[in-house]
Amino acid sequence: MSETDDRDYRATLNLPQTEFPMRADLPKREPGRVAWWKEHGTFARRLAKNKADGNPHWILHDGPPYANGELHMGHFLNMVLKDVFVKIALLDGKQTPFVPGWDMHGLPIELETLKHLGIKDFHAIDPLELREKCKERALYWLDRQRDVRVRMGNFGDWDHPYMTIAPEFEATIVETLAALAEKEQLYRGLRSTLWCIHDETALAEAEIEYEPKTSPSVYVRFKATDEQAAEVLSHFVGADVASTGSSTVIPSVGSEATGVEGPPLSVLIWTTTPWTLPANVAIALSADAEYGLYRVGDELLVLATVLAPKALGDAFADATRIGTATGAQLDGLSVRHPFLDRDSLLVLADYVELETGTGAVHTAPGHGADDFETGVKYNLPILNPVDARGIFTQEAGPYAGMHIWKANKRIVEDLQASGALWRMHEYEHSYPHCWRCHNPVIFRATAQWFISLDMNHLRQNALDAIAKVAYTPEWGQNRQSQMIETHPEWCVSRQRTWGTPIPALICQRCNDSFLDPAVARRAAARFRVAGAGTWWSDPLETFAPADSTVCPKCGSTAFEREKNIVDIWFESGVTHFAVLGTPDLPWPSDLVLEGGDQYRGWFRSSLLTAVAVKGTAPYKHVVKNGWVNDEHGRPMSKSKGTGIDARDAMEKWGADVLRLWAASVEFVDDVRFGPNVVGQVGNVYRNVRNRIRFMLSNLYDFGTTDVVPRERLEPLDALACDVTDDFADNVVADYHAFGIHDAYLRIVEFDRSMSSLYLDALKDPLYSRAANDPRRRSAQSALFYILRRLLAVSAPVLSFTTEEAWQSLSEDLRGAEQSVFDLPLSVAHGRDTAEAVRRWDRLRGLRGRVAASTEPRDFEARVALSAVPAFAKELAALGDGLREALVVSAVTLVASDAADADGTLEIAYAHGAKCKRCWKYRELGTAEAHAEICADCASVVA
RNA sequence: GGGCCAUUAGCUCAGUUGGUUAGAGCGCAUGCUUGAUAAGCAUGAGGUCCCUGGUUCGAGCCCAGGAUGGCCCA
Repeated sequence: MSETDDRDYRATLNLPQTEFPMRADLPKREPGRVAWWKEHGTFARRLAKNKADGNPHWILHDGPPYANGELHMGHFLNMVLKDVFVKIALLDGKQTPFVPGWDMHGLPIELETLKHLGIKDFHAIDPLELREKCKERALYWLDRQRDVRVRMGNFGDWDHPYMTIAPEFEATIVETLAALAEKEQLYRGLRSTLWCIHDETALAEAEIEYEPKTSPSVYVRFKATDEQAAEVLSHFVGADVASTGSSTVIPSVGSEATGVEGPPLSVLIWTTTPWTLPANVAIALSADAEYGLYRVGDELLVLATVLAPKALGDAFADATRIGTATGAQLDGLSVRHPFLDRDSLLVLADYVELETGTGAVHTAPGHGADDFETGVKYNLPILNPVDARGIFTQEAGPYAGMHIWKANKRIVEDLQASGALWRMHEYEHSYPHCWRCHNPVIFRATAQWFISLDMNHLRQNALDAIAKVAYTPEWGQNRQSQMIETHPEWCVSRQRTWGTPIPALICQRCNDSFLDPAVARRAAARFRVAGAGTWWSDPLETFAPADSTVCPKCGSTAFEREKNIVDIWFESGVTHFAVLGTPDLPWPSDLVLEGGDQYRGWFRSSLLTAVAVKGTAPYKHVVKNGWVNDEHGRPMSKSKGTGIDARDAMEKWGADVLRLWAASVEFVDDVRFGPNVVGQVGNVYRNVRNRIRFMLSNLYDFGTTDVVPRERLEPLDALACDVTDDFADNVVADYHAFGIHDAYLRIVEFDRSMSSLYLDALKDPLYSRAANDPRRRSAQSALFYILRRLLAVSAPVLSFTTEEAWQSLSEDLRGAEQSVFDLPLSVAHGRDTAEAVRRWDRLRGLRGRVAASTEPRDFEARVALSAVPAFAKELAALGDGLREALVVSAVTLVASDAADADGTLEIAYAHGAKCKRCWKYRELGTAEAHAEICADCASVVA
């Protein structure tokens, strides 16, 4: 019985065992885990526990994605981040129900539905039928998107999402309108609004995209009559008509030919929208700018002097400036419209810029926001000669019946023929387009419903509310304020079908529209029961019972209902009212988290409705996440085919690797995503996974009865636990500061430090000691503790992997904590972990120096270590743990004042020979029966 | 064109109130290990901190201008 080969001794070791696979196979396994969470009600159970514990609420209110199209990686980042924060709060013991929601009304879905149905004109289908079809489509997209969100591993009340098309939600929308009407925050007014002539609807600012467009750039003469010319001339300093020296009589042009003597005088304007000329009523000048009176050939032209060289072009060389005047001096004068029988007034406006054009700005109050303001200021007629489809009305004179884009060309030709055109060329510029149909939009004066930003100090109140909200990043607060400061009056009405009706009535006698709060409240009550479609289908008496409503203007009691619907930004702006404000979901929310575009979108619309109705912000903290660009930092675009679908990405890489990616980038800034970036994160994932696997694999024979209390752990194990506490505390602190990326770095670093120092050192005691040796049980107790805390703090990010690992432990070890989401995030321990970390780092430094030795290396070596007394004492306290940590066969330690601060090392070959079983260098054969192994091993084998 | 933001190793990122030789992880190269093995350990290479000026004894950090990219607008 002398010969014993290695293989036999190998069988006597406690080598690691686990079912937890090295290969993650995430795309294949994750769907099963999603089903498992659902089946076990993991989220709901923990919520119930947190509630039973009487812990506080922490509500993240979901900004609704639009229920149209597939979710991309930008959605993934945002939605997973929300989930990470919800899970942090959940593990922290908070009551943190998450109610996801969808934005489901609106033009994009209506258009997609029409396309799906193959219908080109929305007038061709009955509104109620179209609404049914839109609802089907919206629900279809909700289902698809919900599947993807659930697949991400996100926790939430997926069976009861909020939907803007739900009857209760529609009721909330209308109730909010009623509340705004009661507070006189809502009014109906004529406004020059952005209008899409293709979709035949007013558009909100947020529904506009700027795209390049080529327009005719035209310079047009607005000629003065004799009398007007004399008046204009009298305001120019230095102008002397007699000295112009011209004797040529230029025949007058235009409809108001006067056959004047002397040179004709015109104000030269510039425009890129000739079709708006029929609505021209004024020419705006800059009050302070200098205007010149130029003699060019046989005529006189008025324009800003700084722009004259550019505007006059070749003719500038021969032009003579014979007088100047400021804009202010010309205020109130008139010239003639180039082809209609009326005057155009010279007015002042501060938006007149002197970069392009002539400094004399064609002003059509019906076709421009600035123009409209000027029109109101000067009490000018608001002409609107264009109908909803972009066809000129009778008001446009000779162009009646013509489409505006066609009229552009025709008007230029006519101007040319009449001599009013000075110059024309093609001009490419960035022009507003409809975000959905991508056709150029126009400004058009129409009657719309508005929320006033300045009535009742709403704008100022909103700014005050912002000051009380926390923003991440901090500059978001300033940005949000700017978005309120520059917010124009909010047009909330739309002329489409798929939406919530604005329950306004039109008086049949005086034709005035009004929104009676009582009518709105009745509508809300009805919608809550039977949906908003009842506005169209129910008899009017349902909303305005006979004699209960009178026209505020004329007292009539005969009405029709208005057919406008509400802007979907208003709908998403009331999600906080619809979802929050219950005992389980208090208002306001603790956090909202969306992309940076929402400062202008949902953050703003939510804020305004909340401040208007309740006086304060609907959230306490606003966090913005960055944009997801491709690997080169360029925007991902669906149309260019560079966009990556969230579902596809999860099928390829798995949700957990992508979740780790979300943590690996600084989400507040713009981030990059692509195969190379994911590949890198995949490597990190593999490392983390393997180290978790190693810990699991050494707990296969460990149970609750084997647990060694913290106070009785071996010193090295206790140190590792202290370091783990420090690590976990810091991760939690990072989480609380929204530092997901900081937490990620910390986890990766901890993982590496644990692995290279501690886990490596533990192999020998774990493998070679007897299974129930106290040293081994101590190590296992520490491993279990470390694993448990590592899994808990990693679970918000690596939800799938941590749960998989937790489930790989015995039921005995898991105990009452069935799921990793039953674990506590923080553990109160009251230890000075900072000191432990310093000791750990010093030990790690020593280990590094020893490990760098190649001859001898590892167990071949023995170490003679001399350290200054304090350090020596610290190391001596580790007992044999010091030798274990250095992974050598023997260590001698002496205290010496002469030693280096970080210890003086002497590494030599160890005495004895390599034990065939434990590989350490020892005296062999002390046990009779086992010649090739050491005494310790012999005692185990025996 | 305007506002806001970003720019540090091949990649993802740290760099405290300006203060020695700018750090980590991943990747890469090399060596070891083969009892975590499609794993583990160690060593190493790799940086004009976007550029140009300025302030300062001293600047990755502060100031000004510019470049590139992104978001939101016009």
